[in-house]
Amino acid sequence: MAAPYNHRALEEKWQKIWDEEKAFAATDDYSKPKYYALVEFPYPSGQGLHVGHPRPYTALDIVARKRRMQGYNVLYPMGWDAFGLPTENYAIKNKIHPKVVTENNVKRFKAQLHGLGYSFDWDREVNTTDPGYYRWTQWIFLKLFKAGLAYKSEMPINWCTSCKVGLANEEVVNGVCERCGSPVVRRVKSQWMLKITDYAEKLLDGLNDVDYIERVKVSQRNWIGKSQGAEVDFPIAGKDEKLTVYTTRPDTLFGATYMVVSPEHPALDKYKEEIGNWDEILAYREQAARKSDFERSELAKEKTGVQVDGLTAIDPVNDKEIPIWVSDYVLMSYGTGAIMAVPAHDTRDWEFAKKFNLPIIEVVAGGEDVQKEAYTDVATGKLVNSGFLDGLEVAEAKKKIIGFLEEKGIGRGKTNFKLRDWVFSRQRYWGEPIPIVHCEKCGYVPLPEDELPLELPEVDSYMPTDNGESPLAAMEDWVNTSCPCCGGPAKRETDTMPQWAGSSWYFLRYTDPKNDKALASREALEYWLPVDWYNGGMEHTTLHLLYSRFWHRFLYDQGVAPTPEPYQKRTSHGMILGENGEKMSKSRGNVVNPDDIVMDYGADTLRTYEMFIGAFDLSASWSENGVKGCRRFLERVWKLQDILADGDGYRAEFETKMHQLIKKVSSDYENLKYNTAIAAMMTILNDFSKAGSISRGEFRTFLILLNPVAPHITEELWEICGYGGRIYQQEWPRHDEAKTVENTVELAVQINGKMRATVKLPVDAQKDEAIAAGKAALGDKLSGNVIKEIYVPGRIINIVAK
RNA sequence: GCGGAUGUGGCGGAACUGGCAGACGCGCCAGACUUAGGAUCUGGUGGGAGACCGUGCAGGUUCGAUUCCUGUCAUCCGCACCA
Repeated sequence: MAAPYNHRALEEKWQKIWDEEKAFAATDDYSKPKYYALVEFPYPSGQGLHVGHPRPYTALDIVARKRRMQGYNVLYPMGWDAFGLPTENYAIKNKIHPKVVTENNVKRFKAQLHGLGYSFDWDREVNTTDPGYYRWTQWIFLKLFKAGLAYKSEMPINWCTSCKVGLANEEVVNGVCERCGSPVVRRVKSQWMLKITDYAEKLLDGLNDVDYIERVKVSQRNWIGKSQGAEVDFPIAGKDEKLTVYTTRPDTLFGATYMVVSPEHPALDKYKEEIGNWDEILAYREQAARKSDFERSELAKEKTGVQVDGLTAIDPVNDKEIPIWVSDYVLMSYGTGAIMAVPAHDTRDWEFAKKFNLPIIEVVAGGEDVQKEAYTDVATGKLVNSGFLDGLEVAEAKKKIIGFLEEKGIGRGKTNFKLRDWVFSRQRYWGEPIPIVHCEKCGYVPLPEDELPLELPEVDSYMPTDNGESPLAAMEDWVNTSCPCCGGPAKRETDTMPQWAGSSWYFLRYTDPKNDKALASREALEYWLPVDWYNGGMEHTTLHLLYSRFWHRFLYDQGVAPTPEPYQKRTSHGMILGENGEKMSKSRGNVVNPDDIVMDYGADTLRTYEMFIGAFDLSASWSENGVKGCRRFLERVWKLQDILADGDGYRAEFETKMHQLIKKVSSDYENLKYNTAIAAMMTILNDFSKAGSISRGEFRTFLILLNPVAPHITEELWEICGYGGRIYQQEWPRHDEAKTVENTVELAVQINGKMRATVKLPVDAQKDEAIAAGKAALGDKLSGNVIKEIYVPGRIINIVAK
């Protein structure tokens, strides 16, 4: 009888051995085929590991382990995305240096991850807060600056009232701070910005060449938000000035019955002397500015606006004079901040026109009464009331009108993007210092590269200030410096970089993490890039994933990165919810601590359970009973050693099943179908139990297949059974396709599509034989005239009778 | 509103290019072994007494539909006045 399955002793034992043997180190042997598997490195929070973390880590650990056994040189690294607000806030509250807080948290995270038996190459661990690391983050920033892609701009930013920090658009969710949930207001501040908009087209096109799950691509495309249309110049009546609008429907130009400019539009200020109701407009502008973006869209149902007295515009295609309105449904930040309103064919314009009683003129026929509803379909409909466009389809009309506008010089085809530039400044201490010096004479001057890293100074207080300055601003010794350009007095930039900086290139550093001459050697980058498989959360689709693609593409253009795209394949995992189906949170009291599971059931059980819990890409509810079920499975695997039979091969009755199993498990591991792979192993385990024995050859294969999911127990059983060497060094089993099919199959026999009997037949049975056998099996269940006989070999026999 | 996804037993979930719906696990029921079992093992388990009925709902295509098509409802997740 086997000794009891003592998961604690055994898991500790193997983790130690793997460490000593450096079992999972990626080698620098560039002649071998490589495989780069990547999971998002965690933010080492004070809470420690969450049961959500192991899901993606285990999934790619399975892939990494399998690939190693298939002969690949595998890079599966881990590190720490350790700059960030929670650490800084904790440091402030507890008066501990954020560096110390980070060290402690990293220590804890690492111990927890280690205890789960992941095959990370710990020699390549990176930490974004390490000066040896952020030196290169700063270096990339300087490259961006020199390429004109980093600039400082006075602009309204999203200001979190609680964190006292500027946020990127992506970090504002429903008008509140993504992190702390406090209201976000607009504040004008001078900010470092990155010109991600210059890369909009490239980031969009690049999606065509990568293997990302569809919803990630769709989200990125929507976020980039490319639209094609035209700019049209509307002269202001009696002035030598034009209002330029952007429209995706230049074909409806004849239907414009008024114009709308956003409240902040500069033309208003320019002509304020002539605007009869300037006071009213000013009041409206103030009211709009007070509203947060959130309120603005919340109140979207009810349109508001003010007509501009004393200014009108001329529709350039028909010389009609139309009124100009101000409304906050037109945004200064998109297009030109002014639109032509075609209420007949745009829902928002229609609502506005109805409210303020403005005329609605149909120019595309095909819908219902445009007085009752806007007709916005672009696929069907012919132009009417539109002069030379009459009778054309929408698509043709667009082409023709753009040609006309360009010919007359009153408009032009134009592409727009929703994507905004990236607000790159944070008024915080715990981030990478921006390596720029401001000199009265020379302006913003980059630090020379050989002065990097520009290290964070020791400060007494990390408290943010109410005036919006970083805590670094109070460090006079540090702030006051000399200009690298003219040598005169200058001041350092005191804002730091956002957390997204360090994570925008970390996958490059893993390839050569100790290099102090470059962010990584050219050889290492060329060998390892692109990342073959990157898994991470959906929540990072428009943040980290887009930002890192941008940096990578930029580095590619600079000749630093070897490939235009960083990640060949991107998948996303679903969330792990609490037992009650709600998101795990302290306040809901449904948090499960992975340490407890590892302690009580073992790392292998936790790994198996998280993979078995359900479809990888969907969210799943935790179930303690499910955990027990997986533990029971491993217990039964453990007991197989008691019924081990001689024989290095597969016995006749198991031969087909073994080949099917190898095939299924191998492909399921590649296709995110871990749950069915485990189910298949459970099934064959039941078969072995029932048979009362398992041959040494069968067990050998079974253990290797299970190893990526449950590495400790399989390694132990491998040793107990004396197969020799370590299981992690074995070659991945191969299946023989010919042996995956039985030579006889049980076929369902149907009458009129309904299952009535089954029959055993050779797989290659001919139709006559099959039909005859099927009829025999049906016996007297078959009555009436047979109209049709269907036989799909290996699948079904169907007799159609009346 | 736009975009994406998901609806299958008591529960989590399977089902290849249309071919025996409910694999596997949980739970439950019965039995065995036990002083005992919340341990382990064995058997059963969609509904219905039955012919039959069953994959959100209503149609359609097909010899045959969880799978394809049309419409519709519900839930979840993004984005949200982007002209």
